Amino acid sequence: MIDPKLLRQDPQQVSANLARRGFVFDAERYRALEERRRTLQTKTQELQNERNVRSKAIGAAKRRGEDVESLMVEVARIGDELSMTEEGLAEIQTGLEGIHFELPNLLHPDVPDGEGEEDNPELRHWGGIPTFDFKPRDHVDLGAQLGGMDFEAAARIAGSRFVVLSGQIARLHRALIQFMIDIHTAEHGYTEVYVPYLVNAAALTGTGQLPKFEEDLFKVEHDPAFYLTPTAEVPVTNLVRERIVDGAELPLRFVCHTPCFRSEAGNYGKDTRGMIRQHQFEKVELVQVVRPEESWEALEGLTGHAEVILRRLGLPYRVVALCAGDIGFSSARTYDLEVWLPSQERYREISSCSNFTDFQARRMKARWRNPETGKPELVHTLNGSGLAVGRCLVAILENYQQADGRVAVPEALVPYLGGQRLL
RNA sequence: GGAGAGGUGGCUGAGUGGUCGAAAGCACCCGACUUGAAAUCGGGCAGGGCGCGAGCCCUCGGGGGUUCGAAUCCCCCCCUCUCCGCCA
Repeated sequence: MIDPKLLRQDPQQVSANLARRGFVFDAERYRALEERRRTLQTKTQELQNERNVRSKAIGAAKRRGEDVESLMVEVARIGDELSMTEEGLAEIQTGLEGIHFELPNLLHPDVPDGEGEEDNPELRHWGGIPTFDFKPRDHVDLGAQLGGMDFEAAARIAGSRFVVLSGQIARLHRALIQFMIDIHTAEHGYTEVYVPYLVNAAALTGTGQLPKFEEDLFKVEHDPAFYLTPTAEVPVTNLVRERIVDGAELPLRFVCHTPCFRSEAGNYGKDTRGMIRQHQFEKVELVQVVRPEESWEALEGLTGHAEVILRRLGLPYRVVALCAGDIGFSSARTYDLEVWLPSQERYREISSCSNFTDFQARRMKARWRNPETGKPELVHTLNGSGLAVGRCLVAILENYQQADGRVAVPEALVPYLGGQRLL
């Protein structure tokens, strides 16, 4: 949520910033609504004050044993008028609230212009693109030859966009999770957390998936509604929801492995082959809760933490800055890590690292007590994949494949596979 | 699933129709005492909105209702805890 104060004071500035995303915010209409709210609120508060003062007078008069009949009639009249203005005020406030929850975050000035993925500038890259003296296969073919990657079985059990892994592929998949968590806890100062995979609407509203993006989620039949978590960002970031964190506790750093569930509505026909885009996938997520003045530095740090995984695995990747038209709803600035996939001869997203500034914190009422002011102030939240496990598995299979279709195990993972060096 | 108890400020916890946005304690901040600290004493200290300000309004899990007036009474919902049943 954008600071309502800023929206009131300078809706034009907000409008100009959001326009870079291609988002249309009608500042004039907002100003008019806000004006009406202010009038109604002032009127309502005057009446409330009137009622409160007179009701107190009734209490006082009663204690003195005086007759209060005429006083009570008068206050009753105020009550009628009050309920009318209160109704009008509630209506307009609901309207304003709806607008507030559907406005995306303000962009950091350094976010590059652009409309889509193709406009994201590369910031840096690492690792040499592998060359093969044979035609590299994609992970589906490699999986089929090695055994242990069965899309047909998954389709029978669930449907399309699922996979069944078994044997050494399943073990490699699990090893990746352990490996990532171990590095982030031992070397990067993250605390491992285990969280619910079903989350409520309030949590999703806090991080920004609701109310606008319900169609991307799987909703479970339950009252009140549960949703399958689309990313650990939701349960983990909401750890600070409606809390006032002691300043000494910051920064908070959490690493969390969860399955993620996405409906992929609107992505029919996109990445239909293989494990790239699934309804269910595993991810190791990094979440940070920091003091506001530290969040930009934290974004660089967090991105670096995710990069370490790719480097240790020897996977070539690049870092791009998401442009204004491609950046997510809640984010002020995002770096994507893209790993090289030989079969596609291009880089594919494997991690997305964002600073949400106070946008999620305001929605969640997540605050910290600033010792300098003694007051609760909004924290800043960040997250990034560290990494998407399924896509990481794909990248390893494809980048480490040999002419005979077997796959070498990245050195860093050998201990996690009981010393095995070749799949 | 059944029965019961409870949700109040950063925390613990009192408050059961009217000077209660709320006792007390803890935590925290300021000051005094002290070489320094601890202890002790004095003072401050919920969140949000509006206003230049004095100040006003809202909020005691959420929503509705009764009333001139609700933390307090009534209804619905959510959550937590205890016991029983069932169960990974």
